[in-house]
Amino acid sequence: MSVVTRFAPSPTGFLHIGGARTALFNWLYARGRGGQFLLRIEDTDRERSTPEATAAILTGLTWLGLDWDGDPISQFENADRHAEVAHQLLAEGKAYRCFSTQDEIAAFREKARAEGRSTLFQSPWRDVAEANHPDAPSVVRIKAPQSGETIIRDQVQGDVTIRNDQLDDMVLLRSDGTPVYMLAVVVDDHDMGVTHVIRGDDHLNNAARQMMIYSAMGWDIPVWAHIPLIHGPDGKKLSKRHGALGAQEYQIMGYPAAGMRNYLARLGWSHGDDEFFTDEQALEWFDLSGIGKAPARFDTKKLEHLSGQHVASTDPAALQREVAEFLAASGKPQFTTKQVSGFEAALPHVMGRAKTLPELIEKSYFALTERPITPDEKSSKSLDSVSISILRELTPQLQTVRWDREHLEAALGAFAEAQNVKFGKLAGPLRAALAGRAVTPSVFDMMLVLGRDESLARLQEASA
RNA sequence: GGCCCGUUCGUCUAUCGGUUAGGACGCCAGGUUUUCAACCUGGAAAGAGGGGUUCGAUUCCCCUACGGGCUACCA
Repeated sequence: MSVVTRFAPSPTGFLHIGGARTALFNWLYARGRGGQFLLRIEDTDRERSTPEATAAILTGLTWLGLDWDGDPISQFENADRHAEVAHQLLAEGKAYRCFSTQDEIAAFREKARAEGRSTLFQSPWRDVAEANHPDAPSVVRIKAPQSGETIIRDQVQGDVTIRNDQLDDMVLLRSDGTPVYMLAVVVDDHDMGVTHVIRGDDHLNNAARQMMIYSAMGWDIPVWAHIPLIHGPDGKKLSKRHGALGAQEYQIMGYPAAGMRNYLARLGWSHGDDEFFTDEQALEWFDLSGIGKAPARFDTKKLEHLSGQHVASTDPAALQREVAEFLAASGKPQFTTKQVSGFEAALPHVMGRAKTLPELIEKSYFALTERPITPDEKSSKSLDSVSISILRELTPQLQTVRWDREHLEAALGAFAEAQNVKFGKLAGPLRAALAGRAVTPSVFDMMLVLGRDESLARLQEASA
């Protein structure tokens, strides 16, 4: 049996980090097994669903590299099919029309609570023959089993047993004939051929309710995997109004998608002691059995660490592309052709020392800027009159040095010795002259990337 | 209220009855160093509490506490 998973967000906002992880798990599971990963937009709530939100979710997934098969499916557009299923159940006597009003239901619950009984609504219409139906609006309810129990065989939570008397005759079709979410998911998942439902554990109890529909229709029940939600640093549930950021915002902060995938995968899932891994490894290793049962907290420090590891190990050409996307996403101007080649030359020397993309760019500044170099506040402090006179003395001596690392190191070392200072003393002014920044790669790397002419020109300018 | 789920260092986690409870991030100390980052060495740091079962429980069972979810003609 080929694996089919799906990610089914409701388009009421951006793709938040918890959703991104759910999508990632589904993607990893399907892709790692040569299966399909489908996308369904649960847009049946017409009030809250917006096309902007759908677009934001798609961009978020795209940034994360979570590609889906086929076109995204709109749940709303399947409403007729959902209703058709409800009517089939009605025709088969597995569902019934209920004419109870909202007021009657509320009264029932209130009374039940006062008497300490179960507040699950018991409709008086369950067994009333059609001939006795009034001419009034009705909902369609499923006939829930009244005894026995339902076992949710969950791959993450284990077997979860729910007594059937805890299940009520839930509504399938509203009085206006529109299907309810619980029906829609089941029908869609079935029609889409979904074999594995990997979703937040806020749906765990719902699985029992949904199983009523599966069995009433005689459909195969998918494999369940209810994963714990992500919590914020304070342990509270991560929600949109509680500091949850959208996937986009992590892109704008400059985390590489690979680092994000790595971190998110590791959050709540483990493969022994492996912390840093590639997509290939994740795809090979990911399994439902490695998912933990407790909610995890989001930890920016660890994300940063992993991000840095990926920046350091990503192929430079891919990093170039990612930086271009980062610039576009964060509304910054793209590199000029000249900057692209400067960046390319600088990349090997900076990718090992940056945790995020903006940091990578900042450290490449020396190769992105042009003369005249204007030192920033920090580096200008390295250019006092003493330093300037030293630079003035040094520059001519470099004219004749062979421009490779070995000779430059020797020359600068000798010069420092002659000046009776440590090389570290020299580095600050050199950095200021070459880059105009206090934080840069090694001065030798910069001189080599810049080349003799440019380097000397910058030194000359600074000492002028 | 009822039902369901969860609980190992600050954080993410390993452990699938017997371990000095391991790793990672972070933190602290030292080293290296040309700024930043990285790197090296060392360190502090955990089984929520209480009962069982067992020769032996972090691991299995029960209770309590705490956290979370569901209980809609929301999704």
